[in-house]
Amino acid sequence: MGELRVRFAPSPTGYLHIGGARTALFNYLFARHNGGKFILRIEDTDTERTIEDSAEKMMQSFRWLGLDWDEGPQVGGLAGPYYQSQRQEFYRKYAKILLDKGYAYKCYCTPEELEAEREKARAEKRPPRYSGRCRNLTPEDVERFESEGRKYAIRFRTPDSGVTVVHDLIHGEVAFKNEEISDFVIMKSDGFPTYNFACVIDDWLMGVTHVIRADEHLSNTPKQMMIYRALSAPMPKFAHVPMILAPDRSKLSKRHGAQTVEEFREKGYLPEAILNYIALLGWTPPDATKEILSLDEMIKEFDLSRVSSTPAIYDVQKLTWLNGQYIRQMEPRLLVQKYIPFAVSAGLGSREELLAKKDWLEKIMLVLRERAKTLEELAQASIYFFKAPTEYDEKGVKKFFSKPGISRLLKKGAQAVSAIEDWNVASCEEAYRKLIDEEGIKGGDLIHPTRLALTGRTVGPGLFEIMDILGKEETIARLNSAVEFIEKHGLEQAFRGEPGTDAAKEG
RNA sequence: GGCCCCAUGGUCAAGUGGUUAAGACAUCGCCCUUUCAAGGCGGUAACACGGGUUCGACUCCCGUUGGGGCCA
Repeated sequence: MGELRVRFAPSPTGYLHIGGARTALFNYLFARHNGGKFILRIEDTDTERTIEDSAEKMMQSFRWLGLDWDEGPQVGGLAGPYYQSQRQEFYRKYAKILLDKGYAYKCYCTPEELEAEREKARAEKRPPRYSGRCRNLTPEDVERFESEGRKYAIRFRTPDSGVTVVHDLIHGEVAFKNEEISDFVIMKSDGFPTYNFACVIDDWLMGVTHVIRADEHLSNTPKQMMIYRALSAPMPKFAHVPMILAPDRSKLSKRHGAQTVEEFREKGYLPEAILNYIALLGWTPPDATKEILSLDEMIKEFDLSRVSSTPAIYDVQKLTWLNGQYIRQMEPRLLVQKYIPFAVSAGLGSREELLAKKDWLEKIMLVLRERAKTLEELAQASIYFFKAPTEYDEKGVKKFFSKPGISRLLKKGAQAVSAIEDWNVASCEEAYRKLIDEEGIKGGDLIHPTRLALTGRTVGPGLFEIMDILGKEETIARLNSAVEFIEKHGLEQAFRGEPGTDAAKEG
């Protein structure tokens, strides 16, 4: 007794959603902060919507995020089973008790009849609710329906008057008039429980003390409270957290692009960045200006009283920025490990080959982590360290490879570095500065064309760091290839006649 | 349609009757600089609207509008 227990109970209908992940995170943080237990339960009662492997995929995402559960699938626990599909006996048992005690009754209405009733209500502009026609069936009625072979659903008999007040930890007191809640189904005619019923039975039997879930369930709560009361089960505390919306303020759905944890993972986002970001969607730490928080810090600071009641729109840009922050802070050793799978996908080698170059990769991480926001970007940005450029940036060629005398200058550059004995950042810079000085040109006049020659790009890390990582032999080879390229395409001549260029003025 | 929730810049968000209405992302400008980033400095930008309550409302109450959810 007294142990605090919370749960996250997803329906296995797809991947773990960013909204679901956040609800799970809040449950997790609440449990860890208070020394309670975090339970994972799979709500796979609706077999039509259940997608195979979905539960496993979700659990994979949880593990990847670093959210471990104390009880649930894969880890077990005394309150199992943790799949609703394996808990049918409980639902039947308690449905029968409610039936026997008169809190519930059998309803023989067919779906067609109910639909007709609803239509009629709609036409008369009345709220489409159940009329209660099976509420007081006589034994004769029952017998007749049974003999007709009708199946029955089980409905909960809701009070006709009074008010049910939800004491919500985030919203405060929310009152619902009982008369507005019609007799709802707890067991469908196919023998399966409805969400509201299964949820209560499970939470009760699993000893859940705090139900922390998304706002969309607030309206369901009075019904659930009625069931708790009928069963004389202890009432848990409720906390309804605001929903996460898509940028157009609508409910998050497939057409809104990346939004599952799995997708973010594939794009090179780090679990710590995702966790950090989603925590900030609806929760503010006591020091509102400190936005970068580790999971441990979040656990330490988490408090439901600082969870907002306003729905939030998630903003990939900020997540991306945060991800960049984490990448920059990460130890090169660790970053190499995270980077390797993405490098493999980018075709830079096998895992084994890359692992063998660990030290060299660490140097690359050091110069690239400043400018990458995702691991995927990091892999893309590193390509030219593995392969000499096969083509050069078009604008760069016009700007840097077409000036008269450029091939001579690059040759001089190759010459200058070939004399270096102790190859490192400083010695490369020294050799280049000396050449720049001798030529009486600006630093950029040599540096930019050289970067283009070495990487094929006009942007990237400092030139001398690139040279250092590439090594002497490769640097010279790439410089020579560029010269060849320039001569082969007659770049210096091609632009000579064009008005506006330096060459044209000279001629 | 009924009921419920929500409403501070483009986005996240602090605020709990008296503030020059924080901070972050994004955006713009400047600095730094071999490019790009990163970093530094600075700028633009908000209390949805209308009534109350109060000496005084972003803050409390009511309504309107807008958005979302549940019911089926």
